[in-house]
Amino acid sequence: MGVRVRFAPSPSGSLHIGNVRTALFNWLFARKNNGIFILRIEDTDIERTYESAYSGILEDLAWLGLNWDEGPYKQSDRLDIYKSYAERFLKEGLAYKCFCSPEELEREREQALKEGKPPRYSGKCANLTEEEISRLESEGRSCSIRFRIPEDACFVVEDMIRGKIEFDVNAITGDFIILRSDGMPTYNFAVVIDDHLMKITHVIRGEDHLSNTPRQLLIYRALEAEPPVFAHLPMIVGSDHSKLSKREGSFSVKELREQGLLPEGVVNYLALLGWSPKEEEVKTLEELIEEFSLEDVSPSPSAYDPAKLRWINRQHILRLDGEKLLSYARPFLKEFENFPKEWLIKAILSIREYAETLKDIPEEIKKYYLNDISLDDKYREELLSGKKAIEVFLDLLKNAEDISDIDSLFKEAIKVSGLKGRRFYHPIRIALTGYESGPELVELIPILGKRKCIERLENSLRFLEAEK
RNA sequence: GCCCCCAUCGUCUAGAGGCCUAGGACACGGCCCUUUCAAGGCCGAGACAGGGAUUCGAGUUCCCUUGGGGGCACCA
Repeated sequence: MGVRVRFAPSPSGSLHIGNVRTALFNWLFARKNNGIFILRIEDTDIERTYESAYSGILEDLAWLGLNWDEGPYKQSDRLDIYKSYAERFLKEGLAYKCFCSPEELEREREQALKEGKPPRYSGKCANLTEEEISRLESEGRSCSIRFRIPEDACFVVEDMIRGKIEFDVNAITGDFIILRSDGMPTYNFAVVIDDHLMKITHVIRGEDHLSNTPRQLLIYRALEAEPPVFAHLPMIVGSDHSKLSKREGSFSVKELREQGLLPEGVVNYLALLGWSPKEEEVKTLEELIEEFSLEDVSPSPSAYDPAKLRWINRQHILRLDGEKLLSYARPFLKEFENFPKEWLIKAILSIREYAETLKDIPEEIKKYYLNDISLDDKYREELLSGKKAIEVFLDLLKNAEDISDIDSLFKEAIKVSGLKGRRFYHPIRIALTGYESGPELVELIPILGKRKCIERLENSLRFLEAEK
């Protein structure tokens, strides 16, 4: 049968970088194997579900280019299904009604923890008689449904990334709840029912789910279903190997987007966390699909490195064509709305190598082309030594019909002024931009425009006359 | 407390017993190039957590220690 995988986030906030990596690896695995990528929203915890998070997830995935083939399914639309399975388990004696109150359970749990014992359910309600059950029910006591853990349970998970993992019976907290008293299924139950019904072949998820697996295996057995292949991805941790903290930068897709990261950059960087290509690291989604393999994912946790993310991002900025780059940069170019598209593209291309993120683009454009320049006193000497160059070039520029051929204007100016090389170009650059570095002058001048160039050159001469 | 996972340069990683005096990338330092530069080129510094065992031979296999992480819910 063909590969079927799913990405199953809970809508409790914006997609986190760890979730995105999980989504990406599922997606890559599906695409690589001509499989189906399913999106399922696990919204069975009403208190933690936010409608805005739901649409946010869809937007984030779309932005990243991770398109899904089926879904989005919402677990909240499937409550009848879970309920009917829970009832079936009840009938088959695989589960039982539990009348313990949450408060009661919490007390027992804390007590056990305090005594250094594993906090497992006592099994108080495991063997209630019919009479006891109907008495409790007639009292109006609400109940949850617990899964009965068989004595002979054995837990072996064959993980694609970690190999064989054996679990102790202690890994199980005792009989666990599958249906809450409000009729909502719990995670461990709902995932298995859904994965089973949706014919999921490979469950690719974060390592934090590893210890849930034995419990889920038990449900598969109760269902008499073959479990899928598991692959537990390593966690993403902070740069000091601690938990990813909010302070360390931006961890939601939304924040990354707002910071001017390209979807190509984010996806490329994330693919490199836990997996690595043979040679070139900078890759497009297509290239990633080509080379990706789940078996090669490393089992050890990886640290999030914002510096490398930015470097990768820059590589993608360098690779895009002007048109595309402009469309990506648009949200950051609000102040440039009325500028002609052609000019913007030229300006962007001239400064792109200074931009690690899209956010840098407007900064750089303003820096070279828009802001009033104020010449720093530290350049006085250099400007003075190149005064001749500035004068000559200014003169030529004024008389030039066409400024598209800056090179020959330069050649002429070099001949006339007697200055050359750095001694010629550097003063002109400073006069024109106020900085020692920036885009190539031959590119910069036509973008700046003749009028503005003249203005700035004259301004620099005035600067020299003033004071001294 | 119990269970599980992980362990190569600062970071991401290559490495599936001899190819390793451990390779690459980011970051870092230096040099070169260049009409500027944050670009490019070259060079450099920088790691197999510790201890046993197996083996002719261990970064690579096994065990222990240590360290890090995850889980033990009517959260997912």
